[in-house]
This record gives sequence, C-alpha cells and structure tokens, in this order.
Amino acid sequence: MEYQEAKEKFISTWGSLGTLWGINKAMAQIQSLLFISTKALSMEEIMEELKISRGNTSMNLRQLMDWGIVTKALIPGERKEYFTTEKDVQELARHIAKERSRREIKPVIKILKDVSSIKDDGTEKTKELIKQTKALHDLAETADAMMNKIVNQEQTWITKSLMKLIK
Amino acid sequence: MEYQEAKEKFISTWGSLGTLWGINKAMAQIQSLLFISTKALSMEEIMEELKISRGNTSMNLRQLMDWGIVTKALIPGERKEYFTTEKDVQELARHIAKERSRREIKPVIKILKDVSSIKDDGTEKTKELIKQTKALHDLAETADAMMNKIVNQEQTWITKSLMKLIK
DNA sequence: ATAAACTTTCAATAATTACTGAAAGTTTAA
DNA sequence: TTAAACTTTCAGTAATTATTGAAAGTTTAT
Repeated sequence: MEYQEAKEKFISTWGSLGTLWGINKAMAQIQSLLFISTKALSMEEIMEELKISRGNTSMNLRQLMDWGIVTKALIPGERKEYFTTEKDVQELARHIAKERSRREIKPVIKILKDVSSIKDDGTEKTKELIKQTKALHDLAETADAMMNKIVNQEQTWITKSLMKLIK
Repeated sequence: MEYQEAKEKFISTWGSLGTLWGINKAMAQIQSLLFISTKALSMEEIMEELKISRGNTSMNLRQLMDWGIVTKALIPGERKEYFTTEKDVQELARHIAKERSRREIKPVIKILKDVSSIKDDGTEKTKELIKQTKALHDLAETADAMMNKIVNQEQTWITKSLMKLIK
C-alpha cells in the first residue's frame, strides 16, 4: 500500500467510524486529515482535499473547535486562517471523553436520578422503574467518574492504569 | 413526578441518548420499555405503548436480539411471542461493550494496523502518517483490551475494579 | 389440508440530517 | 474609506436513515 492509498483509507475509515458513533462524516474526516498532516491547513486546502464545500468546511471546523480538538494556527504574514488538531492521541481522547461526559452523560445521569427518585406508591411497576433506573444511574455514574478520573490525570498515567488493569 | 410521567421521561431520554450514539430511537425505546417492564411484552403491547408500526417493531426487536440484549420469552399456552431484555445492568453493559468491540472497534484496529504498516519511503508525510496511525492503533488496542477484560469478568468484578481506579 | 393467528419482509414514503453555494459579514491593507 | 481577501450564515436541496403498512411467509390447531 502506498502513501496516497493509505491516507485515503485512514480518512474514510475514520469517517465511517464517526458516523457509527453519531459524529458526522465531514467532521470526522476533517479531523483525521489534520491529524496526519505535517502542517496546519487552510480552509481551501481542506475543501480541496476532501471535496467538500466551503460552508460545510466552515461549519464543521467550528464544531471541532467547540469540541476543543481543533485550533486556529495563525501563521505570521498570512492573511488566511490555518487549522491544526491536537496531535497527541491521549490529549485527544481526554478532550473527547470530557466533552461527551459534559454534554451527553451528565444530563442523562441527572434525569436518571430524577426518575429513580419518584415516590414509591407501592405498586410493582413503580418499584421496578425505581429499581432499574437506580441501577442504571449507579452504573452510569461509576463509569462516568472513572472516565473523568482517567481523563484528568497527566498523560502517562492513562497507559499505566490501563496496563495495570489488563495484565 | 408520577409513574406515568417518569416512565415516559425515561423512555424518551433513553431514545435520545441512543440517537446521539448512533443507535436508532425505536430500538433504544423498545429496550428501555422492556427494561422497566415487570413482565415480558408481546409485539402488540410494544407497538401500542410506543406508537410504532408492526414492521418497525419487528425489525428492531430482531436487531436487539442480534445484539444479544433481548430474548424471546415463550409463555406456556400462549401462541404469541413475548420479549424480555437483560435486566442486569452489568450484563447489559457487557453485551453492548462486547458487540461494539467486535463489530466496530476490532475492524478499525485492523485497518489502523494495515495503514500504519505501509513502507516508510522516507518522506515527512509518510513518517507522520505512520506515526499518528500507530499511536491511534496503540490507544485503540489498549482501550479495547481493557474493555474486553472488564467485560469478561464475573459481574461483581467490574464494580470493584472501577472503584479501585476511582478512589 | 385448511384456516386462523401470528411474524417477517420490503417497496413506498416520511423524517431527519448533511451539504451546497451564494449572499452577507468581517478583517486587513493601502 | 475603499476594496480585496477572507469567513460565516442560511435557505434550498440532496442524501441518508427510519418508518409504515400491506402482502407474503410461517406456525399451530383442527
């Protein structure tokens, strides 16, 4: 496999994986393109490389910046804006985990807490609802806490912890 | 909050969370309905409760069965088929983690391995592609291994391990 | 073998989500 | 202040994904 083929394979695979996990294709592809690029890229270059429109590129770059995994890299003397992604996979994982926790997991935990706190009226179905949502709440909270804990350590800690678990 | 409201809130929240993570709404809602039900439900009952068509119910039940988290519960003397979901949250988490690993993570790890194994032609861009996809490969493999490790223990082990990590 | 009771399939359609391109907006240089 | 160089926005459209409903299929009872 040659460079060009490998690059395309990587970008398109990453795009499909994103889709499978609720992330849009263009967003995943822009990120992966930046991830293997040796330099910051302009909007023009991204559009050209991925064959997507200016508007699409602009919107997805903004989203990636909102997620904190892409940043503007101002190149001295250049008028255009250039973009780079976090290049360290562990930092990348940190950002993504942190954001998904904040945006998606935390709110659901909150609702599970509310739902599992309804008044027990003594009926079987109410008891079951309370029991099951409480179990889900506890699982979600434990998993989320673990995630955040891992994510808030210095980078090397992650590998060490995981290794400890695995071996 | 009364039972009915809590129930609806739970089911619709679970549906939205599913959507956010690439699982279709009906599928997530059927599962959550079964999860808090005190008994196995027929297709009729599910359709009625969630206001979805027979075809949709049938297809999504099949998918849930493919994922191994819903099973047919044959009720003696009944012609109809009844369905239940895994009621233990930890078993549920096990199944989901295991399946997502098998279907989605493993194939991507394979591709990352291929891509990161291309011949180093000495150019900077090739070196970068190799370096970055290798880093991603290692991260994915470590995370996946951890997942599978956790997932293949007896149930209580999970909580213990997570607790150890957190405290 | 027939029919009733049920489930599955799938073409048509609806709903959702992503993408485009051009107009409007912004920034910088002269 | 003007205009060139660039970015953002957003209404319209395209692509994708989910859902319906009815016909076809299956199973069971008689």
